[in-house]
Amino acid sequence: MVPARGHPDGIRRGRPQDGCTRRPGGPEDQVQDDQVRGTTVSRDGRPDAAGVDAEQLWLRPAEPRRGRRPSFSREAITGAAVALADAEGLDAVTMRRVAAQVGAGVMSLYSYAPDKETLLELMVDHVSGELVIKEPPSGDWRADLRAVAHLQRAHMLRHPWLPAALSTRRVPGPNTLAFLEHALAVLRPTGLDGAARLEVFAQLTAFVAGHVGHEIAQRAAVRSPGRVAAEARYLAAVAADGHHPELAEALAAPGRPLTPDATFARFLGRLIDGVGTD
Amino acid sequence: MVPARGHPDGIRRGRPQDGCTRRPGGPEDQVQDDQVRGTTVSRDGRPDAAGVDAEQLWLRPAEPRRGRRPSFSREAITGAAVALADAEGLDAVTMRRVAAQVGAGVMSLYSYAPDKETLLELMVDHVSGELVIKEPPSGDWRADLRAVAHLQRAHMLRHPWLPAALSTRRVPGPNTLAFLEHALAVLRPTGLDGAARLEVFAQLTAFVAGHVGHEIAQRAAVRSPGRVAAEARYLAAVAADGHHPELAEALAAPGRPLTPDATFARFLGRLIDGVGTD
DNA sequence: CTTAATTCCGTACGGTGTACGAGAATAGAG
DNA sequence: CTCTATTCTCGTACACCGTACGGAATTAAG
Repeated sequence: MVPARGHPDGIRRGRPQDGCTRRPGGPEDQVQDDQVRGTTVSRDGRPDAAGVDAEQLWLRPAEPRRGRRPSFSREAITGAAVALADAEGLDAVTMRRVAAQVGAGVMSLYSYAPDKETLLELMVDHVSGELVIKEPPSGDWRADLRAVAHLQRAHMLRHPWLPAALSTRRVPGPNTLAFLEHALAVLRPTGLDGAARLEVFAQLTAFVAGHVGHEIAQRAAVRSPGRVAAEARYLAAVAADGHHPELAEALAAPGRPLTPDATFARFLGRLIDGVGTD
Repeated sequence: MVPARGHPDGIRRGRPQDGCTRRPGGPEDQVQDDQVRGTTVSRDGRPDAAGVDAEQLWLRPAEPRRGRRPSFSREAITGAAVALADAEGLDAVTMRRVAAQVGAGVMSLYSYAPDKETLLELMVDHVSGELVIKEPPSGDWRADLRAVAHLQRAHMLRHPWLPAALSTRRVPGPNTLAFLEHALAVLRPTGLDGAARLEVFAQLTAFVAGHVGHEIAQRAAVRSPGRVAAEARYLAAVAADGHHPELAEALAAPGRPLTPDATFARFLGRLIDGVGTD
């Protein structure tokens, strides 16, 4: 498995001495202290360091068989958070509301996830469990890859908060890894090596997330017709000022509908065609 | 120009009756009341309505020649916000910190932008002024488009908060529109119609933003070697469990460096190749 | 002058994530 | 059994957020 020295867990075990017994001056007090709070790269680019410790998150041992028995579970908490996000958006996922949903005190959540960032990570992998693969790759990797992308798109449309949640770096959980495994297998016939296949999958996921994110924003915008009309009037005014001939022409186009599905398929096709030409 | 009835401005003109003189029952009291606060689609997908009124934001008249003379300016405030974001990330851009930077009271900012969302919009267009175009499109649209994308990438690397700020729907300001104008001109030789060219540009921008976002996260992660090592150990453990042969192979790859520049160029090439094959 | 418009901004409110630490529950050691 | 170590539970508190409110200052128009 993995080394797993001491109690690898970022949660909150014990109180007086936190977790692994260590005294100031003992051996192995090296640079990799790791006790420093990892300042998360919340969503902007600047603050250094990465968000979540993968080992301590996903390779959590089930050993601790002493002390009070847990009243809740990661599963329940994560599920409640996902339900909230599905129903009211990512902003509705606050520690207080999640706690209320599961009937816990707010601070009890911190026994199951060290911070909200981690809870988001858990949510992402939780819903990734829905990405079930029915059958192994056929030989037609283009068709298979298209299917993978469409599966991802449907998944993200079902959980509209996913694109935003994926926009920060995430460490793949077990469900995500299972899907990744399938995608890598799909890409095998391309002849690309492993690293390149990983790259392609990451790029494809980013592409789908970006596309669906815009798709959702567009869909949401339609529901406030006033703003849309104002934007249209603004763009029309700009196009009429004489300094933006290209925009004017683009806006004056005949106006075929440009359905989201067709647009997605078109750009997906472009990307996949590009993968072939290496 | 544009109709511009009354005082189209979302800021905070006047106090007793807010802005445009209107009585309850006068003519044109239709559905487009627009007085409803447009619930913003902050960054998750669910809450309806769109964020900012384009007309009231960018077509602002400079008319109001009564009342106290402004002590600050949109330009100064936006510039301070950009400086903060460049130096400390998007999270550092709080109304309080921006106000302190320009030497204003916090609430004074709301005379220049109706809310923080709008300030972000202003920031995005502000930095887009750096996207200067040196020369008109050559005839080689592929090379020109590649240049556009590389310009955007450099721009986003210079302002690492841009990908995150662009992840929500934005309405293009004057600087953004100037750059868009160039991009549309570049795409003219493709033979695509105006709407399709718009589509291609939007997709290209989304692609670059997504790529640079990951690039920045990666770069930031390197600065906390402990987490990176933990993630590597985690992935190695998963690869060793026997259930992820594809991942195992990908991780065992010879390990050419995969520099960000090369990866970007490679995927950009794929996307552009795809544009040609319509 | 008065009056209306506009900016400036201190105060306050409801919200956030989470540090702290007291108390309750459980398991093993004596 | 008691004692102690460990773990979970969660009320309280704090710093910070965006921004509504409304009074005071400033300026122009009538």
